Amino acid sequence: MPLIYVLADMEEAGTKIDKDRLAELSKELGRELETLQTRIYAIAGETFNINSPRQLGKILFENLGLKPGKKTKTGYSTGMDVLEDLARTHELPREILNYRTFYKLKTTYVDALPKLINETTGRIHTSFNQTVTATGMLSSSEPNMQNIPIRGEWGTRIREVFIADKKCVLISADYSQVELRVLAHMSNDRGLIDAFKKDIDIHTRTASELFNIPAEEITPDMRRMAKTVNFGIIYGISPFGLSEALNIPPKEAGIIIEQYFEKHKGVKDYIDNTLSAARNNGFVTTLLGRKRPVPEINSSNPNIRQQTERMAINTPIQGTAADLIKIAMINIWNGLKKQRLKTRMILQVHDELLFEVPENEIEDAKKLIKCGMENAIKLSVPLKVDIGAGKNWAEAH
DNA sequence: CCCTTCACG
DNA sequence: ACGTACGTGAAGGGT
Repeated sequence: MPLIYVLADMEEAGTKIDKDRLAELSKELGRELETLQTRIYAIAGETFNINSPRQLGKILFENLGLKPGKKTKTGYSTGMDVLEDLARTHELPREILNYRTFYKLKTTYVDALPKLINETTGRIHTSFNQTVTATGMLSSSEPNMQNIPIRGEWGTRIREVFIADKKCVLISADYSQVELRVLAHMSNDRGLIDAFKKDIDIHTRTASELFNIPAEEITPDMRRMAKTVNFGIIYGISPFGLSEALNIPPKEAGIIIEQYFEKHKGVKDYIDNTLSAARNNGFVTTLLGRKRPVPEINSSNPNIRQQTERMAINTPIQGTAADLIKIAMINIWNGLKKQRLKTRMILQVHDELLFEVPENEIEDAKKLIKCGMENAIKLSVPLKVDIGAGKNWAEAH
């Protein structure tokens, strides 16, 4: 439980934010949304509540006669993957997706964050919750600082409003491929261990194995597919899940999975052993002994059973990565105290730590952080940390 | 208060 | 024949 002092300090420190810049972004998003709304009503031929999946479903599938891909319990699905498919045959779904992106950014982040600025400190103080998740990860609420946008132009623009205090910089340090490294260790898979020891690009290497061609000939698209496969392994892969993610037939996805396990017998054995242990014990454990009960592992309902099997495969990996960064946080927090540094840990985002660092401490802090993270636990493969500094969160990355 | 959707790792 | 990728939190709609 020594982590609790670290979390308390992080919450108390908070994060500085550029309120004026947020107000500008809000205006700009408001204008974008108005334009999109006008365009959407023109295409639809009528006005409606774009934020209502029900009303939108009526427009798309009844008025315009588009083919409903999937259904939900309550009606037509209008989720991202459905609209992405429809966008190939009609211009409305693309505009809806654009609208939703901007609406999300405006309401969930740009307009919500200023309301949570503490009047005394002028900063945002999230809550880090230690007793919420089933895997041992932290969660963050009011606001959730672990799902701040990062992708695309607007992700960058939003991260730029998280800034360092006067005479300080932000330092961001994140683990590279930590879950796959944990898998390499726990499965003792020769191929994975070899790749990480040699610091080879893991997705390119997987692509090379799956497509049976040299790494130099791997295209970005092949690498993207391999990356999806690697994530899939950690999630407890299934042909259906992979086929959905890659937009290919389940049969092909099944062949790819077989290919993977053919090249990674260690991973295959590890998964089999994890599942049989789960069936015998009724729980799974992380490397450090954290347990998660999986009472439904022997359920007679195949859906529930398979879902539990995916949990049982994922939890030891995700949970070990969570344990690992928690140890790093405690070590770094102790190190900062011992060295009498004013550097403050301010955020944890699962595999990333963010610090506010006085300019004269940058070199010392970098050394301490990188070292603390890379040596949190001794694994059979090295842990790798990427670290950067900047005046805002976007620059620090 | 549940459902759907979508932001992040 | 069925229906899923793992883990979170927040906003808005609709009952």
